[in-house]
Amino acid sequence: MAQKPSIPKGTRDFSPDEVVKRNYIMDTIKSCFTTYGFQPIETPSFENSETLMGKYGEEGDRLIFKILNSGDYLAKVDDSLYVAKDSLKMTGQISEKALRYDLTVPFARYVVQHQNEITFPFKRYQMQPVWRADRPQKGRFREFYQCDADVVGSNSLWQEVELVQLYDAVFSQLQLKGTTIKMNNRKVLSGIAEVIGEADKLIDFTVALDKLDKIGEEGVKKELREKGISESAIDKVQPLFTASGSASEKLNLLSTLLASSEVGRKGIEELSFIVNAVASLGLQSATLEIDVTLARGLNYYTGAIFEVSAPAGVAMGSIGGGGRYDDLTGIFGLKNMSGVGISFGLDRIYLVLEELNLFPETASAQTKVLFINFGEAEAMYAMNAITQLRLQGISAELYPDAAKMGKQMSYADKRNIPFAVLAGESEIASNTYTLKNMKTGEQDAMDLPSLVKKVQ
RNA sequence: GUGGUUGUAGCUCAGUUGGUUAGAGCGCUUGAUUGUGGUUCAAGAGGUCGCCGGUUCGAACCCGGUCUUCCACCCCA
Repeated sequence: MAQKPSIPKGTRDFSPDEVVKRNYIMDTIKSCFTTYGFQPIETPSFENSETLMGKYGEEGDRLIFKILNSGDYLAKVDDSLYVAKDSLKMTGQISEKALRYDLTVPFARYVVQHQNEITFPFKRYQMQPVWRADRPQKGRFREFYQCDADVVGSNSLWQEVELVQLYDAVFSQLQLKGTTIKMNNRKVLSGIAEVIGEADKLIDFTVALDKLDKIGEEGVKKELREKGISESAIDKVQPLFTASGSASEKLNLLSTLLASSEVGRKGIEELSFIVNAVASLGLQSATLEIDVTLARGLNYYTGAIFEVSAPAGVAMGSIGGGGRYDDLTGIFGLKNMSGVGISFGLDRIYLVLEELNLFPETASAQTKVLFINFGEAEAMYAMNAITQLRLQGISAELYPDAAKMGKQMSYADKRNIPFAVLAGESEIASNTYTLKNMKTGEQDAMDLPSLVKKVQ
């Protein structure tokens, strides 16, 4: 065999079966988005580098795929940079465009650019691929889809409430029971950092705290010490390591801890509002949980932070995340525009549904009736019926060649086509069709109207 | 970006201390069955052992590099 072609690391081909299943997830999400009043937009696969660079932290910049300039891209490079082999500085001179890293920053760019055409509050959804120059592992790809719903231009906490409901609606409709929507608030985290006197180390503090379930209490403390956070500060956050119980118990704990912090109290107030509203509205299948260690997410979150984890027992990172960012469009020059949004990780949801065997049968159904080809005259007779079936919205096809019958039958079998129709000389003579049920093996001759009725 | 791991037929995988012609199951093709698939039986096709280089009389096997897979870290959906 000749050398096999291949695709880049971390990318995938999707075969018919997979595309059908992916469409099922996307259709479900899309219909929920629409039900909640979100409108679709799309943005380009690649943006100007300055739109993306610096928005995701230093780590993010490294993970952005840069697009090499066209033409003689080395001509513009400073000789000094070239000689020094300074890749970091040279990148800006040989690359002016980059592949989209997420959907939120392009959305912010979109809002600023189209601010005069948009009616606020603007609720948009967007389902498009994003790219990250990451090292792949399970559930982690270099090209993957995000499905985002964001509201921009409203400070109302009802948006957060609705987004929790939206998560619940999507996962319930996908029959994915037992998901946990973890919620925290950036203001609470700021409050904690403030109370322990480490306000300037907020990021280091939250990143370490976030790892609690992974590296344990001692691991977190160790990392805090390494980041230069004082022993007395660590003592003060001790209650957080063992926080458990109901949402109201956690809120009480936080109230005590953060009594002296104004921003902290504000965060608790927001969490309470959302928890109470969701509690009285009820959720179908998801659980809303306050997780004070939840700190993930990008640095621009300012209020609520969400993360959805798959049902217990499924080894998978988060399948969704989101939060409130008070000033995302500020970086593009539009001030005082608050946004809040959530994201669904399509590819990970797929893996979870696959693992739990939750794809419905219909997600793989396709052609319903295959007409066996016996020759030219018979094919014409079959095509008459096929045309009628298709007009009725029934997917039907003719085997294109007058191949051996066994081959045609096994084609129907392999493609899981539920009905085969045999129409040869004798059927033509009596103006009938022999319909065979591939599952039971039963077959009967009938006229066209009966056939249509039978396969509907 | 750091450390580790994986690669043999279309697929899932065997392959002994380095030794002559690299195997199995499933799948595929053909026939038993010229108007009947899924079961059965028989026969057959299919491999540059990821790629490049090195050690050796001799390499799927040992060594180096590279790509890929998966995993941990970092970070994240």
